Amino acid sequence: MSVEAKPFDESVWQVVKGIKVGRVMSYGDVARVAGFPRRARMVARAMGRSPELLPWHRVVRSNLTIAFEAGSEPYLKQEKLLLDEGVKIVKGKIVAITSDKGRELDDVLWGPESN
DNA sequence: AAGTTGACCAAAT
DNA sequence: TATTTGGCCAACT
Repeated sequence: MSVEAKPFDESVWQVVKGIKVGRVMSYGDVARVAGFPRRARMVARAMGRSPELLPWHRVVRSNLTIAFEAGSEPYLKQEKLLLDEGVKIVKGKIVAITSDKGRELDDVLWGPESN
């Protein structure tokens, strides 16, 4: 049988794979960039279906907090993965990576070079 | 088969 | 600043 993945899943995987080390994107951002705006809730599921390991820990809530229940195993695991690659977290809140507001998304996807 | 849930979110209140 | 509301929809009860 074929293991044909849905377009949504494929797009989500590609976007997540594109998130650079030390940076994060929200579920909503991933969905929108993947071409499926408003499907933030489906992103987590799509990642779980990925055949290969994704930098899933770089996907967080739009308010820059980790989506798992604070203190839970999964939460601590994700927090560690982020800390280990240089992401700063203050009181459960991820510190903004760049000071230029508005270019967060582009930086995450294409890098801070262009401009 | 019908109702609930969830690694969510932006806008409205 | 905090809580509610409506949208999304596949997986699970």
